[in-house]
Parts: sequence; structure tokens; C-alpha cells
Amino acid sequence: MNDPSAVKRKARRTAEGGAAKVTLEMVAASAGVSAATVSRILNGTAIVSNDKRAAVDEAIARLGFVPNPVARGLAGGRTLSVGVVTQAIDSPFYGGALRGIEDTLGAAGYSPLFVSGQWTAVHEARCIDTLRSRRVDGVIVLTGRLTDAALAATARELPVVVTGRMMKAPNLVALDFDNFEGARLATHHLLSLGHRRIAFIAGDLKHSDGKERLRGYRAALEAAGLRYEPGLVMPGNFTEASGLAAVERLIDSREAFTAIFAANDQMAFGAGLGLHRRKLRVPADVSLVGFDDLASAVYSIPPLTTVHHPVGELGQLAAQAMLQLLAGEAPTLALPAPRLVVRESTCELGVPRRR
Amino acid sequence: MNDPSAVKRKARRTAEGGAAKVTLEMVAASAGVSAATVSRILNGTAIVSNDKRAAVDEAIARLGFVPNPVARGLAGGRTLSVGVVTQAIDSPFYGGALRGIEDTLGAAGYSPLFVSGQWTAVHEARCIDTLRSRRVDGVIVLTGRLTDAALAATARELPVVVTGRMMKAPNLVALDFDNFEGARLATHHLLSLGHRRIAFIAGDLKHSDGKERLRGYRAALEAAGLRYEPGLVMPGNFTEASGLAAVERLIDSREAFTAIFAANDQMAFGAGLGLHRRKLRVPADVSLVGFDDLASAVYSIPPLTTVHHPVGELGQLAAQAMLQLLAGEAPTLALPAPRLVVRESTCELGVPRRR
DNA sequence: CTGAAAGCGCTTACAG
DNA sequence: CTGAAAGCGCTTACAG
Repeated sequence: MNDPSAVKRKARRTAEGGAAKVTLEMVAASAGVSAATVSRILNGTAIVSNDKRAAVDEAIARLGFVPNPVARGLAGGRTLSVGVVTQAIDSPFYGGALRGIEDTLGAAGYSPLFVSGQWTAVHEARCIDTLRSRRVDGVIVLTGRLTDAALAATARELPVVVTGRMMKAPNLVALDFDNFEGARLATHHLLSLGHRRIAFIAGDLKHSDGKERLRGYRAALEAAGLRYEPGLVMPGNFTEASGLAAVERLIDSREAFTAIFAANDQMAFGAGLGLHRRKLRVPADVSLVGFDDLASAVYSIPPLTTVHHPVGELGQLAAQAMLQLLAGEAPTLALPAPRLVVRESTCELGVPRRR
Repeated sequence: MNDPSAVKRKARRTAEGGAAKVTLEMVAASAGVSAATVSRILNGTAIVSNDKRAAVDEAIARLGFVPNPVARGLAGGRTLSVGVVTQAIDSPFYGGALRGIEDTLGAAGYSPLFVSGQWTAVHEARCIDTLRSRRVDGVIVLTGRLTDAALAATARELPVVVTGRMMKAPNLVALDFDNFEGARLATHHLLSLGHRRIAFIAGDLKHSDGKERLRGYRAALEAAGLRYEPGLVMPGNFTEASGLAAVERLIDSREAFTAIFAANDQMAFGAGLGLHRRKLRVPADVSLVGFDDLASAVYSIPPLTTVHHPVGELGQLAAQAMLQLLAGEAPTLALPAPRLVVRESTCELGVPRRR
């Protein structure tokens, strides 16, 4: 404070900024201890005598001190922030996961930094660069297009949690959901209602969730002694538009079917509209099952039977795993199991419900 | 570098971190100039001779230097990040706005920091504290519960852009959408189809968008020479559940109606389900109009006629306004006008379309 | 046009 | 248990 220019600068800043920023140094001076001691108390880094601790706590409260995370980040190399690579910040599917992450991280004093990967590996790589330059302490990747190798490489730099795939690497934890089992459940449900001609609208088969859901459909069919019929399987890409197109193709193909299982809810919604346009009633004429249990599935017409995908929990788990990695602990995970939610878009074959 | 402990520390860090971090100082040394000069070139802060600039550019490229935003934030007081207070990170309504903000900010080298206000003033205030402690350069607030005074107060500290309300304050720009006109358009559409008994499901009337939409409904009615009938107006709170409940109350009230205008799409979806449950067909028996034009409105059954609310544009505009404030310019705004999107949930009275 | 130096607000070995 | 001091990687008056 004996540098005149410094004083001038500080004065100007205070004038602009309104309330003068309280610094750790001011707390230290006011409590009669060194800055190091205040820092140690803040971080629980060392044992401090009770009287000093009390004095510091009092000073912090009195001055209304809030540590500056930017300075902390520079000095300590930890920013208390974790990057979250999602595919689209406005995705109806990932929304719940983002919320779960935000809640869990927030409770531990960490802030999430959300970035959108736009479903391309190039963008995702750029996202991770941005996050690293912002010095996040770790990265959570929701699915995405990055290769396992790329992910393992970034795990060499900082802890990584990835969802939607199975892989093993040091400093990385992968959290997958049992898509196979979910699809099996959905198909089994239709079979148990007496359906035998069950069409399937596939998701993106380049991706594991798309592949697994197809595999589950097929496994359930075969377990019931039915043949897998390629003519009943329509390609799709997880969008409503592709679900709509799939149904049109299916109907035009003149292949007989009494039920449709779409590999996600968005395609099921598209399929529902397609059936509506072709004057087929759900479920009286065709039973329809989705996958994911989006918030909007409850209010679709009719309310959609679907496989509940606990994205919120998945987000919480991913955040918890990250927190554990950051604390140097070995993450312990209990993955949520798939569960079928029966609503009104399915009914027994030959016993159409009256609307 | 003549401090042994410093050398040791750096070495350890490099070993852990994989690729050694390239610093501005290394660039300066390598280019034979001072750190100040490199900084000036990076920031365009001063005119620099061409040969030095070339040397520095070359060194930056050769070493792969990326400036550390954390250090920049500490030293310069600017973090190139802007806080975004949204109500829920997974809101189907704000999603598009978040995306617009992310895109526009990203193109200018800024990163958004998304936080969720949970629709309560307390949370929002806490969000703004968090953002300020993270030293964001400005804050964008999407609607929210904060009072105008509270917003004006934070605008004294840093630039603020707020959507969903009209207000004036220094260092703050408010971006509103013409909810009144939108509601007028929607109601007018139903009137022009011959409907006279038009029910209205209101949104949250404590909030300006809720109030304005009700006002627009009423104004259109009165302009057509019709009386405003309280019995046709059902309370709601912008959720699907409240739309569903409103329709049930409406039907049970035995009030005659041939059309429903819901103050947002989510309530319209709930209303649609309510009508479906009571065996009323849309639009053959009842025409239904929403407000917002959510992504899912296109695939609802039937596809929903609604007022397009350009949230994506609104997000881009908000981000642009923030960028202009940050640059010390006076924001110039061209607000997008409401526009009716006619789909399949409305039809002429007395001329029911065959499904 | 350019450099030396101080400073941003913390953390962390080091040395008691 | 605790302090003095250096350092994190930049920016910015100040003084040429």
C-alpha cells in the first residue's frame, strides 16, 4: 500500500464497483493473523488453533468476505468448476441430466460449465479445449462422438466422467445405462399383450444406445420364439421427423404390424403423428412404445408407454463420481436399472379399448 | 527461475500435466520482446510495429500458446465470461434462448455461465452472487422474479440484460416480447374462424407475460364486440397439469365453449389431454390454440396452432446487447414481432374437418 | 512504439 | 501451529 499508483488504482476500482471488494488480506489484517492462516482455515488445509480460527471466522462474517475463485484458480490450480460437455444445451433428453449435475455439483461448492458439442467430434474436441483453457478441475461428457482413445487421453490431464458408453481408463469413470435390458422390457411388454408383429424404429446405429436397443428388441423376440424380421425394422435417427417417416414407410410397405416400438420417445411422437395422419388409432389399432420417458411423454395423446431412463439420477451420479475422483476416492456407483412405465399407448391385441 | 523450489514445483506440475503449459512469458522470450508487448498484441491494446508483431505471431503459432483466461481475469478484471440466469436449465421454453446465447457469445470469444434460478427471487439473488464471485463480465437474466430495483442495483456493478420485462436503468437493457399482441393475434384467429365462445386458460398472473396475454385475449374479444366473460377464463400456472385441470373445471362448469386459447403451449398440451379424456375431438369439437411454439408443438396430436415466440432470436439479441454493453456501445435492438403459426388444432366453427 | 515493474487475490512449500 | 515470501500468468499505468 505504499505504492501511490496502486492506491490510486484501488480507489478508482472501489468507486466504480460500488461495495469495495473484501480480500483475504483484509480479513487477515482485521483478525490479526497472516494471509496464510486465513487461507488454511478456508481450505481446511492444516490444523489451526481455536482462538485464531474464531478470530478469523468472526472477521470473515463481519466483513462479508467471499473468496475470489479466479484468484484461487490461478494460485491453487483448482477452480472449483467442472466442465460439462452436452450435445445441445436445449436437448429435451439431456435437460434432466444437466439439472442433476448442477444440483449435485452445487451442493459441493462446484460450478458446472456447460458447453454444447453439437453431436460432432470436432466440436466436442473444441469444447474440451475451451474447458481446459478455463482451467476446469474435471470434465463430464454426456455421450458424444469422441473416441474412447480421445477420452482416455484427456483423462491423462484431468478426471473424466463419461455417460452412455462402457470403457475403462485410469482417472476416468464410465456410466452406462442398460439400454439392452430396457429395450428387452419394452418388447416383452408388447409380446405379453399378445402382439406378434412388432415393428421397430431404430435409432442411430452408429451409437451404442442405438445398437443396444435394437439388440434388446431382437433378443426379446427370439426369446419368445419369434423370428427377427428385417421388414419390420425401420431406420431412424432419434428425431421426431425420422419417426414420422419410418411409420409412413412401414405402412407403405404393406407389412402387417399391430405394434411399434420406437427406440426413443421423440421418434415415438413422430410415429404417433404418422399413425394419426393415416387414421390409425393408438392403441386401438396400433400399440406404441417409446424409450426415455421424456417429461412430455406424460401429456402426449395418448400418454406414452415407455422405458424410464433416469437421466436426472444419471446426472447426479456422474457429478458424484466426479466429486469422488476430485477427492482422490474410488467412485462407487449404483447404476439405476431400466423400468417400464405403462401408460395408455399400449393395449392387448384384439381387445381394443374404447376411447 | 533462480528459486530452486519454484523450479521443483514447475517440474512436478509439468510431469503431471503432460504437455507443458506454454505461458505468455515463454512466447515473449521466444520472440525477443517483453511480456507487455505480447499482451498488447493479444488484446489489440496498442499499436505495435509490424516486425515485432510478426515475430510474436510466429512464436504463438510455433509454441501453440493459448492465453490463460483465469490469469487474464485476475489481472485484467475481465474474464470473457457472462453469467446467464435461467429459471431451469432443462426448461423446454428457455432451451432455445440458451442456445442462441451460447452461439452468439461463443462467436465473440465469450463463454456463458448458466445457472438456474428455480423461479424464486432468493435463488436468483444467490445465482447472481455466485456469478459475481466468478467475476463474470456481465449478466443476462431470463425473466425471473427479481424486482426491477434489484436488477437496477446489480446493473450498478456490471452490465445487465434482462428479458421478459420492460424497464429502464443505466447500464441495463430490457428486451421484451409483445405478449399482448401475440395473444391478440391468437384470439383474433379463433374469432375469424367464427368462434364466439372462446375459453382462456390463463398463465401466472403475477407475471407480466401472464398478465399481457390475458389482456390481449380480452382486447381482441372486445374489439370484436364481444363481452369478456369471467366464466370462460380459467386460472393456470403455465404447467401441463394446470392446463389439464383447467379443462376439467371448464367442462364441469357446463359453460358452453367451442374453442380454447391457452396462455402457453404446455398448458395447451394439458388441455389437449383433458379434451381427449372427455371424448372431445380437436379441432372437430373444440379448436385449441397455444402460445410459444415449443419444438414439440409440431408433433403434438394434432399439431398445435400457436403463437411463435422466437426464443432463439431473443437469446441471440440478448447476447448481442450484452456484447454491445461490454464494448461500451449503445445497444441497438430490433425486437422480433409475434407471428401466428396455423397448424391443425383449429378449424372453422360449424365446419368440422373429418379426421 | 516498447519495457520494467507492480499488482490482481489467492496458495503453498519452507522454515521456524 | 503459523508467518514471510514467492509464485500462479496475465495486464496496465508509468516512463521513456
